[in-house]
Parts: sequence; structure tokens; C-alpha cells
Amino acid sequence: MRPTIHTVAERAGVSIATVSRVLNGSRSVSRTAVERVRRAVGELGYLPNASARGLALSSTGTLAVIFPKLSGPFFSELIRGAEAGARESGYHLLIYGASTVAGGPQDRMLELLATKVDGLILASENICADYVQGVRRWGVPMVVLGREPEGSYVDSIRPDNVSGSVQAVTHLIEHGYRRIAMITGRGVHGHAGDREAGYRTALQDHGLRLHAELVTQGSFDEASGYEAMQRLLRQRPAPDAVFAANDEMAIGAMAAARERGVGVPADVAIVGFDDIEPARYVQPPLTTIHQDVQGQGRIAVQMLLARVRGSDAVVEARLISTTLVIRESCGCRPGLVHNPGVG
Amino acid sequence: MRPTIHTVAERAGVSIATVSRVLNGSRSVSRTAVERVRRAVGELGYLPNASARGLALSSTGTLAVIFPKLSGPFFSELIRGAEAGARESGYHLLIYGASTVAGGPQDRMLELLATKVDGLILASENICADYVQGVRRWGVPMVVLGREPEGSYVDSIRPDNVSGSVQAVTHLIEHGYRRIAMITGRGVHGHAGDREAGYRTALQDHGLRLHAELVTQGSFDEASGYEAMQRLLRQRPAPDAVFAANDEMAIGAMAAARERGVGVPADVAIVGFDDIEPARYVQPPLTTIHQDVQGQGRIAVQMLLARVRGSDAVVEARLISTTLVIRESCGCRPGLVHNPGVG
DNA sequence: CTGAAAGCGCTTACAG
DNA sequence: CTGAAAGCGCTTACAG
Repeated sequence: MRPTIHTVAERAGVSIATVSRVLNGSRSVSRTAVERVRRAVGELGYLPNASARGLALSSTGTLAVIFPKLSGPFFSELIRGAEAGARESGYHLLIYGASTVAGGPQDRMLELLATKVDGLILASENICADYVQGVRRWGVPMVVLGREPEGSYVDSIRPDNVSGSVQAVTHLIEHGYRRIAMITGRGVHGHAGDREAGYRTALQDHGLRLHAELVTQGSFDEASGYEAMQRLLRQRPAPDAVFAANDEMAIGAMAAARERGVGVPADVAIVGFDDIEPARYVQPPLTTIHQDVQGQGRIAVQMLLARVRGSDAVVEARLISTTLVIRESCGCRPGLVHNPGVG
Repeated sequence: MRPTIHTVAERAGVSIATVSRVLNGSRSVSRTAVERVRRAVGELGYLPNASARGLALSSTGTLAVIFPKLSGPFFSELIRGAEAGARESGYHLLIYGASTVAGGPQDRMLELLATKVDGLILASENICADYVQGVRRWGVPMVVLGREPEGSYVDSIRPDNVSGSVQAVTHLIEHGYRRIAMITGRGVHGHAGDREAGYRTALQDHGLRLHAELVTQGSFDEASGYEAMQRLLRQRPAPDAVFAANDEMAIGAMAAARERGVGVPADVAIVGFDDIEPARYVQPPLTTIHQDVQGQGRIAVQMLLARVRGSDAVVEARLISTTLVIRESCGCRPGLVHNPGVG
């Protein structure tokens, strides 16, 4: 049997109250008591039971992040950042991959999740508003990550999609491109609208007219970028540059160009968004907008912990600034700019 | 205040014992009691307190996976597989990124982790034997993933590194290459030795002599593969093919070749191991050995749950078979083989 | 089928 | 500084 606080107390010759006090660093304990308890703990290899502790304190010491079940490297980074942030603050982290399907036993586990944590990070888009309401009613603090929350009653954090897109498109404009196309994402994502808005803003700011036929929709995956690019390449005159709402689509677009014998960036420049890992491996390396995903995970944890600790500050929608990572797909020459690759 | 089992009992007009019974699906409850409790639960939005439940049942309903803090896509996949596996079995999953540094408050959290879970998946190499011993003493079942466990007293799972390497090198041999070099990994990894063994075996099986000067060591990262390739390209006669112990090093090797104007696969073929995401994006796409990482995560969970449920079967070291993914860096022509890319 | 009661292992006023 | 005791919210023999 595992030792309990009683085992320790007995061995140390004190009461369980005293054991609890030295374990929790209460000030008022005699030196000798501390010493004897410490020794007993060491000898027994005692570890306090987390459930009992949680019950007594009504706090679990753990947070959770809910992310989309089928999700790429983005969420891995996010989870990693959240994990690091949680641990630095002495919290454990539970993860939950939410499937798109509503109903069924999986939802039951999601509900139970709320019971096992002190706070929740919601990074999944396919979570229904009902669940969010439920969590709120249950009194578990939460922060929404990566999308705009429905109401304005919950903290959130996401990249500054608008200004990131402005950076991307402005860079293309400064290269001298004038027929700049965009492969947009689908609306659900939350990011989609803002990235398109940034594209429009940048064009407008430079007095460029928007060619409606050069704006085509994808769905944030590689295949849709490939197809979108096929459509764009059929336009006459063809675009001289393409801004894709994310890297997956940009990479798909590059494949379509290659297949048609259209040179990148010689015939058409391409810029993406997100700076996923493959971006630096494709040929030519992809110029894109970097967002600090791990950082967002960490910050989300901090925002969440503030609420867990009782903060009643006004609801915050934090925007994380992005940076332009210049590689070669935009037409910049290799070696002239920083390329975080090998060598 | 959150409703408790008492709130529900009162509202339903029954005792808490009855509430507990209907919630846990005990057979012997009257229809009317079930009905009234269900209604009360629904109206109150009652959720059972996980800590109290854990305390009463002495089981937490959660597992944990411990992975290296600074780790790439491999562990993301692993975590994802484990998460899916855990959830399918009704368990929650805690994650913990273990830093290399021993000692300090972080270790304290690792210890406490054992107290919050019913079982542990150890996927980190930088966990000291002491910790493993401690977990065992504490009575928490565990399975080690990706490396050979120290003793033979704990279940483990990893890819079949030997036969995977044999597949890789055999493919090169069948291409007609005869001076096949290898970039090995560093021993710590556990995989390193077996992958080199597979290389030797394949050569030997085909009556090829091993050229000691063609075996050079890297450290499983891109930069070391780059440097190793520089060394190999200085050999005379130069190797006509290179087997790298993982994809990162293979990609580094490709960069080194490109920089020297050495064509891949025209002048030297390259094959990697792992099939990480960038493998299909590099130019030429990398031929490599695929291992089902998510699958390993799932299986690890299953093995673990068997122990959690009390299995005392003999300790198992499971080997997961690998598959050769033919792309272009080996010299196979594009389009002739399946390339899981776009289009 | 149902309830009163003990017990799971902690924390923390409350007295001393 | 210290201990006896109540309480956290469940589960489950034990009687009925």
C-alpha cells in the first residue's frame, strides 16, 4: 500500500495536521517537527494524494487545452507552448482533441473535463456555443485561442491577421508586382476574413485596384491551394504574385505552378502565412508571415491563470504581432536575407 | 455554488446513494428513481466532482505521457496518437515535457504527476533511472516508448529499426549503388545502434563489403547531417548513395550536396528514416522509412491500460513494423511511384 | 430496491 | 507550535 499522511505522521511521531503543515510550508512549525516529518517523508517515499488534495482545496492544479482532433503542426506548437507555460507556473496540462462530430460519448468526456481542471484553453473551432456556455455556467475560467469568440465575455488571443497580411502584400507591392492575387480561406476559420481584409487594405493603401477575378477561395489545405492556383493561372493577364491565406495553400499553389511550368518566383511570386515547418524546405523556400505559436500558448496560459487566481479585470482580446520572414518565393535573392535553415 | 450529489439527491427526493447508483449505471434501481435523478441532474447541470470520485475509487481516469521538452514533429504525432487512444478508452491524457536538467522544482512536478494518473507513458530519453524506479515503487504502471528500457521489467514499444534500415539500404542496393555510406546517430537515442546494425546487415546480405570510411556519425539533427555529408563528399572515391539514420540528417545532407553542386540523386542518392513531414517537401522529395507514430501512441495506451486493469502478463517489448516510402531522392523517377503529395 | 453510515486522504479553522 | 475534529464530495458494503 502507498503511504498516506497517516503513515508519515505515525512515523514522525506527530499529528497529520503537523505533517500537512510542514508539507505546505506553513510558517508555524517547530524545527524538530519539520525535521522529523522530512525524514519520514523521505524514508517512506511519500507523495500526497492528488485527489484528496484536490477535494480538500477544491482546486485541481491542472489546466486543459482543447484542440481540433485532426490538426497540423500549428496545434502541436500551441500545445507545447501551453505545456511549458503551465509547468512554469506549477500547473499540469491536460489535452483534449475534439472531434467535429457533436453528440455521443465523446461529448461526455468533454463535459467531465471541466471537472478535472481549474481552467480551459479553447483552441478548437468545432466546439459548439452550448459547450462554452456550459463551461461558463460551471464556473471554469477559459480563454479562446485563434478565433474571435462569439460574445465579448471571454478572454481571447490570436495573431494580428490583418496587419500580418498587410505586411505580406506590402512586401509584394514593394517588389513591383501589380497584379497580386489572393487565395483566401474559408470563413469558419475566423482568420480568413481578417487576412483578406489585410490584403484589401494593403492594395488600397498603395493605390492599387482590386481585381475581383484574382481573389479565389480555398479551404486552408494544400489541395485547395493547388486547385485555386490552377484557376488563377488561367486568368489573362495572369497574376504576377499570389498571397495565400496560409502556408499549406501556398505550398499547394507552388506545386500547381511547377506542374504547369510556371516559374516561382520568376513568373509568379508566392507568399504564405503562418510559417509552418515545411515552409523553409519547399523549393524555392517560402516567404511567409511568422506568428509565434508557442508564445501564444504560453500567453494563453498566463491569461487563464490570472482568471483562475480570481482576476476580474475587463475581458481582453489580445492580438499577437506577426513578422515577415523573407525567403525566396517572393523574388528576394537567396543569401541576401536571413534564412533560418542549415549552414 | 456548483451542485453536488446532495443537491441532486434533495431535488430528486432520494438519497445520495441512489443518485450515485443511477449515475454509475448500477442495475438495481427503480425506473422512477432513475427518472427523477436524471431529471434533477439535467435541471441542475450536475457534473460529479472528479477529485471526490478519484479519492473514493482510488483511480484518476487519466494517463500521462512524458516527452522530451525540445522535440520535433515526432512527439507531436505521438502525443496525438496517445490522446486519441486514451479518449477512445474513456481516459484523459496529461502531458509533460521533461527538460534535460535533473534536479530542481521541475522534478517535483514530475513526481507529483505520478499521483495524478493511473498510468504513465515514458517517451523521453532524459529521464533518469531513479525516476523510473520511483514510479515502479509507487505502483504506477508504465510503458516506455521509443527506446530500449534499462531492465526487462517494463513494457516497451518502438519501431523495428533493424528491419527498417535493412529495407532502406536494400532499396539502394537494388538501385545498383555499391558505395553506400551511412550517417549514423548518436548512441543515446537507442535507435542509433539498431539502425546501423540494419545497414551492416543489408550490405552483408548482399555480399557487399563495408567501407569503414563511409560510416560517419551525426547527432540526429539537420546541422550534423550537413556536416557529415561534407565529410563524405570529400572521400575518394565518393559514395554513390547515403543512408541517414533519420530524415533531419538526410535533409541536412541534401543541403550540403546542393551547396557543392552535387546532384541528388544523379550524383548521390539519399535515403532517410522516419518520414517526417518535410520529407515530401524537400527537393527532390526524400525516400525514407515510414513508421506509424500515431499508431505507436495508440498501442502504447492500450498496453498501458491492460496493466492498469491489472494484467500480469509477461513483460512485452513490442516492435512496430516500418514501410519503405519511395519518392525521388533514391533515384526512382517521379510519377512512377506513389507520392502522397498534392494533386 | 433503498438509505444511513463509514471511509477514501487531504486541509484548516478551532482550541489549547 | 500542535492536535482533535470537521469537512471536501464521492462510493459502497451493510442492513433492511
